[in-house]
Amino acid sequence: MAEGRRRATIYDVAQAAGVSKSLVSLVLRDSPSVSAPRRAAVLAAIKELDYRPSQAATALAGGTSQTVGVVIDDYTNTWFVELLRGLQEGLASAGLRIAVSDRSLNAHIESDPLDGFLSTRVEALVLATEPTSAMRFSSQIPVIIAGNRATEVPGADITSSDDRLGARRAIEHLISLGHTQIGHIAGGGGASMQRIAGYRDAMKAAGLDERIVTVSELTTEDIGYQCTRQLLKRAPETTAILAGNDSMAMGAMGAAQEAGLLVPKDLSIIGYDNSPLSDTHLLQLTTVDSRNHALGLHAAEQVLSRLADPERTAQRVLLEPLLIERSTCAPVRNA
Amino acid sequence: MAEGRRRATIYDVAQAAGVSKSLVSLVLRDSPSVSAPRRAAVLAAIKELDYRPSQAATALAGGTSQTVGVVIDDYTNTWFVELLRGLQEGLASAGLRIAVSDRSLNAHIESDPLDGFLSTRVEALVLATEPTSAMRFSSQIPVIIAGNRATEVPGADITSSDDRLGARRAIEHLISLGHTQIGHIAGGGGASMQRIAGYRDAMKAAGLDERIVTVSELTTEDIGYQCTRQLLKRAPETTAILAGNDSMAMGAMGAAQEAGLLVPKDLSIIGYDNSPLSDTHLLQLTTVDSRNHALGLHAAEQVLSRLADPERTAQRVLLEPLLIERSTCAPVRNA
DNA sequence: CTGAAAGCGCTTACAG
DNA sequence: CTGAAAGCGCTTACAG
Repeated sequence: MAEGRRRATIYDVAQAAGVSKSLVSLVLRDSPSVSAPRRAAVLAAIKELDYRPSQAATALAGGTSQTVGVVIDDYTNTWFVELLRGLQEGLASAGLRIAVSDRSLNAHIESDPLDGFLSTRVEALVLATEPTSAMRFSSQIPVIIAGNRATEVPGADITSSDDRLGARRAIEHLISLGHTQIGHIAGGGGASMQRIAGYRDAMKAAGLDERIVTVSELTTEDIGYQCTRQLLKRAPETTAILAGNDSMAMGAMGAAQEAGLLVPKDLSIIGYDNSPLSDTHLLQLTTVDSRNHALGLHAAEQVLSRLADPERTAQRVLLEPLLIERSTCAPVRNA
Repeated sequence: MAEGRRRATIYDVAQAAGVSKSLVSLVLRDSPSVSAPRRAAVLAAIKELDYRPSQAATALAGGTSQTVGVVIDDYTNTWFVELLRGLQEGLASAGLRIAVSDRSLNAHIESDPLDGFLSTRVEALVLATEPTSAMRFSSQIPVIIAGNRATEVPGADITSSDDRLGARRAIEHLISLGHTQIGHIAGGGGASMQRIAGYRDAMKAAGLDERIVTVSELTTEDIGYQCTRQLLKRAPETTAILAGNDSMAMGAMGAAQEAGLLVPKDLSIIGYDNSPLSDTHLLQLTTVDSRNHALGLHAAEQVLSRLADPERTAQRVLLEPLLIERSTCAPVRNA
């Protein structure tokens, strides 16, 4: 690793191109008031010197970081991937980039997961996780909540999918297949609460008995497995299950397999999220698509409009979820 | 969103605490030459003003970003999660933070995925993905390759698991169970090449016929499914499969299910990575643990030692992988 | 377009 | 410990 010469600065570029430092800055910022030949000379010098503007200097001098901070729960649950993609697509045109921070990874080092972002002076904050008491929100920076959350953040915009409606539709689908013994396995958090409510709406409307099992705030595969074991023990007559998300649905399939139940012949299962997992050949899981890519695009719009008008009142966008039928639901046996 | 007063600076803190600006800086940098009462006064002022040092100013003035850039392939394949955790643990003591960039997400916006990091002036680069020709490595910044890669980066340190040995052990395990008709489904990239080599080593040593199927550079569930279909069509006598990674193994299980083969009774399957997926109740996949957390710790050590001595020669760390026996392997039927 | 100037919010010596 | 000073690498007016 040769100890290189110091990195090129804007001065070096100006000198190499035979122009003023100001002109280089204009080229960098894509100003139209630069003649073609000079612009070419500057670009050539940039390339030759392998010059890259210092982000620190740009941010400090320009007074703007041009980045939006996104907080997610945990890299392991990949529902956020499409959200990020949508966000990034929606923000790119405005020259904004994304920085993502994962709560579980940073749990050890800093109490407030927002500290890093606030030091970076991010332009806005997108929360794709449950807000916690450890998060101290600055009133000076726009906050957009992505997804349904149990905790409110004053003044924040909200973009979420209608989880309540999605769960209701899932149950209505099961009912239309003749199921009456329908259980729901759930975790914690805002989305779970909405999905539970939707389950209740549909069961009540059909005059069916509810059976909801929760053993943890978590919504992992293992928790789904545990909930399902408990449900099948308590109500062996169950013929269909709505899981709080796709990971839990996978756990439910594991429990069914262990109990010798065939899916969907003996037990119908519906997941939630339309995650990459649900679309595997092994699972072919019927699920509810919460349209996370669209959710990301809407969140991006909210960031931009809020930046353009910091005074505007808080918005709320609610997307309609879609039932994705695959192979884990079947008509009830002796309906 | 009340238009706040401007953010507090070090001047405001100094004034509020009744000390000099330099003293505040000393407190921020945890200097021992600050008396307890003054330190307390400064900390109180920081808290009261909700002051957070500007990262841009700190980086620019200090000449160091204190961050290490990590490039991963794709958020969807979660093998990198434990790598990140190890890296972060190993780097935290030195006050270094991590910034991660995902290639697939950034593929659209910039040609060189390293551009952002170089603008940030990261202290070092950790590559948890295959290096591409689009990446222009600066000789001024340490590069650590995590995992086996097909492309070399001159002067870079390498920390990887011994994929060749891991694959060999997996095959030896199958052979010890009496299998002789053993296929391998593989993707592309450095790790895949090593795993293929290990498969060959073991098959050759046992005098068995090789059957390797590759249909894509990718190593997704769907590709694993396709490879397996092809393998079973070409060699229906196959009783065991080593998959290039856990996702592909899941695809293999999907293909087996579709073909009416029971795992492990009719078909034994071994994955690779010991990913969260492999440890689900539904899969209980026998796999090879490449010890990604330890890999992250070693990569962190390499970053630190390289930073301490930029002139030291390139290192190579090779970790020994572990076979994790779960439930997808069984003795061959009529051995 | 140029050129000189001020400033962004810090760090880093350095004389007292 | 303080206080004044220079500097990090840019952006932003502004007079020419």
